[in-house]
Amino acid sequence: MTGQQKKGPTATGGAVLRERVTEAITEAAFAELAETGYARLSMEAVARRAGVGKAALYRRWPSKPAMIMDLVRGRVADSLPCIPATGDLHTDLRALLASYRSQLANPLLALIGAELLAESRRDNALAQMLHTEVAAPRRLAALAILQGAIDQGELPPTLDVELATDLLIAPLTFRMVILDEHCDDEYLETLTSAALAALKASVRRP
Amino acid sequence: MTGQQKKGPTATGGAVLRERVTEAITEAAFAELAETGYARLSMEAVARRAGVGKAALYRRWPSKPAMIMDLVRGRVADSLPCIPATGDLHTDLRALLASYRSQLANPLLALIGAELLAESRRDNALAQMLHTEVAAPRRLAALAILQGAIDQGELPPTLDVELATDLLIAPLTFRMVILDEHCDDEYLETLTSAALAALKASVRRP
Amino acid sequence: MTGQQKKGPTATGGAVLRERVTEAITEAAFAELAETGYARLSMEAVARRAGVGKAALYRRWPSKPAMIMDLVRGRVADSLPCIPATGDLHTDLRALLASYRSQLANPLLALIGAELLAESRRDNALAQMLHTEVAAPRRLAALAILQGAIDQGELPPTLDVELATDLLIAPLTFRMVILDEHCDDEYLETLTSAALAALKASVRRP
Amino acid sequence: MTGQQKKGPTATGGAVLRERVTEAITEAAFAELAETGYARLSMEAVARRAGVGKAALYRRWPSKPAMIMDLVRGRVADSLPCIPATGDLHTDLRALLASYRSQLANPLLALIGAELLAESRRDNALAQMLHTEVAAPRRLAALAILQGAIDQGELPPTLDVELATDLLIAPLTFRMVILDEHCDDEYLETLTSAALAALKASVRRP
DNA sequence: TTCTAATCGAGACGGTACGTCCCGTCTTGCC
DNA sequence: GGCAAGACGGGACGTACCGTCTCGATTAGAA
Repeated sequence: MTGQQKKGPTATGGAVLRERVTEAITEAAFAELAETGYARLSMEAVARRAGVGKAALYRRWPSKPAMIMDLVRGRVADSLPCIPATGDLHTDLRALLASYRSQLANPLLALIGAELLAESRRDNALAQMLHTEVAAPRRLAALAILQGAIDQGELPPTLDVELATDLLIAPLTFRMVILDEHCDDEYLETLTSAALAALKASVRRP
Repeated sequence: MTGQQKKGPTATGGAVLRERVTEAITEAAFAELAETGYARLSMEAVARRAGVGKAALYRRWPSKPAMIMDLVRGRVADSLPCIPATGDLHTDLRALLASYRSQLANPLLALIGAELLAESRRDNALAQMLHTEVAAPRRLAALAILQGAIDQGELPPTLDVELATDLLIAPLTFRMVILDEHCDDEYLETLTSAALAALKASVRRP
Repeated sequence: MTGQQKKGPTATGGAVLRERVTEAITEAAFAELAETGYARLSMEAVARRAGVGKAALYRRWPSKPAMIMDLVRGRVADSLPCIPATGDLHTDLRALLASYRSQLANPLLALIGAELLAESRRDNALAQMLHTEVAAPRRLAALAILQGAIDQGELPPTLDVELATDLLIAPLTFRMVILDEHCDDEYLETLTSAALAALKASVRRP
Repeated sequence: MTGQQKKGPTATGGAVLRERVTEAITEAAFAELAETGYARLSMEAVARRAGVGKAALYRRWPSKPAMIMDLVRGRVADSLPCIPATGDLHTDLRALLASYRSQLANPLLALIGAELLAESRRDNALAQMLHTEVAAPRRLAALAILQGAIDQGELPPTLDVELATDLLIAPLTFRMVILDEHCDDEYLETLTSAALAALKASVRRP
């Protein structure tokens, strides 16, 4: 919960958004998200499920998108960014891909993620949030590993790290998010090797 | 338009869905899709915009998903599958990626595509349609080129064509669909080279 | 059937409203009237029941009220006006009331009658029709008997025949139409006596 | 307003139907009744005219008949029952008839009344309501006067008060409701005299 | 402890859209 | 041309939620 709540004690008299209510709403909202999805989710249903008045929701967030955005931000922040570092490039990249896989395999987050992604094309605030809270930290992990390998001479300094990151991350993401198919360990192993071969053959900035 | 319309003359006189009305609805539906998106699209608004009664919509399709699915199927089928074949592997792959890029760059289809993709996780019929009508034919083009190269000895016969296809298509798709960023010609060129390097380094079936 | 049909053979080619169709519509319309009433009757349902296209109805009548009015006019005209004349005043009046009773006891006509009466307050054409086709001929029978009695000296020539007619007809009509109660023979007998007493006590024009 | 509203404060806070809204609906409903009649009245139009959501209507009444029934019941209950009692039989009966006349002369109630009467033949609940709320109280006034006259010896104890009531009320009602004609004071005076003559000539139970 | 003001549940409020039914008109192809 | 069939634009049905608002009742910090 990182949203816009007024929690601190106010000047006169006692009236603060109650923690228990916020928790009940959060739980109910994720349950509804899982069952009916973002597009069809109704504030009415969340309130009903939480045993709470609708006003309790609108007292905390100005709208449905704002609420969901805030809740998802909180939950995604929890899920680790995961930066392995054994020093061996192949091993580290494989571990990174495995970490991505485990996150993408969470059915609830995959479900909600796809809907938020679609929504983000019409909602710049949402797009911004998704970028800074979700995409950027994850991409950073890959960049860190690649940069480390360059520093140690394992990869050429002319490497286009952006494209290299795409080559690593994209096939896995594509397969799981767009094709909605599972990726087994062999796929991960082969993918790591292939990507590494491409990088070593030198993916250069033009 | 491939849906369930009863167009041909029936046995004993009778009535037939009128072409002009169907066209008006189609046009209005895409305009609404562009403006408000799939999730928020309302049948009422489509009918209003088309200058048509709601019943005219429900006479043609049983529901909103069915209508959109049918309309999108029709439009996507029009947009070419695009199979270049100069014989030169690098050139062909680049041309293929350029063709993909031009389709993904259509803002309306990108917009709708993302929403349909999200929706398809909760609607198997939609998922099936997207696979057979959209994904499969496009993937086929890539597979054809790769298989041709294998047959001519340019690529090893042990190549895992599925993974190879991912390596080719995924980075472009990932960048345009998920990151919503443009890919210039240089990106395409570098990507083609990198992917080709990876393939030649032999992506093998396990 | 006395309405506006074009029945006679027309000048060019053969196109005449077909008798069988008109009959089927008439039958279906009365069946619908009996089941659902005038207000809820739907042209669609009449056409369906008659096994006929809706256009066949609108080719014959311009609207639902016009159709029903025309059909009811035809049927009411059939039901006799009934003018008894034994010469004995008490007997004749009783017979007249019995005749009224039998008509009002027809459940279909009572049902439709009440609805048409209500409708007639908003539809002058209907009101006019009901007056000239239904009310006037029936009232005439009562007036004829009373006038005969005056001519023979049984009733004073100063009798207000309009009010006298009300005194006779109204209680029976009131009881059957408004209270929706049955009137047995004893009621009829007592009513005849009472009305006669009132008349003889001389109901005078002011 | 005697309907099913939940007005009193409920146990645990909550919401209550607001008086102002109910009033706006009532006013709009009678205006619509006057203009378009019961059969053609649409809930949508009432809501529109009242500046109110449709739900506000359905929150108060389950259906159109229930709403109209409730509103009419309320309004009719307001209109006085009117029991004159000077002690003089002729004067009292004339006053009673004048009171009836003034009520039947209300064009709105006459209009609605006819429609409800017609409808009541197909709706037992409505028929019951009309009987107990409208007919019975009015009939009671007449019965009271007649019984008083019997008790004081002005009318014979064998008088059939039911038939006697018909003789009094029916002609006036018949003329105003069925013939839709006005009754002037002279008609009332002559009617009172004639009915009284009939009663004194002794309308007996068989 | 008492005061007091914001939060609580509940749900009514004016709206919009749903998918269905019927209106009265129009269109098609057969007879 | 009449006919059966039924599509057409339109409008009302009764329901579900939207986001706002109005109630008493509850609750917890400040006095």
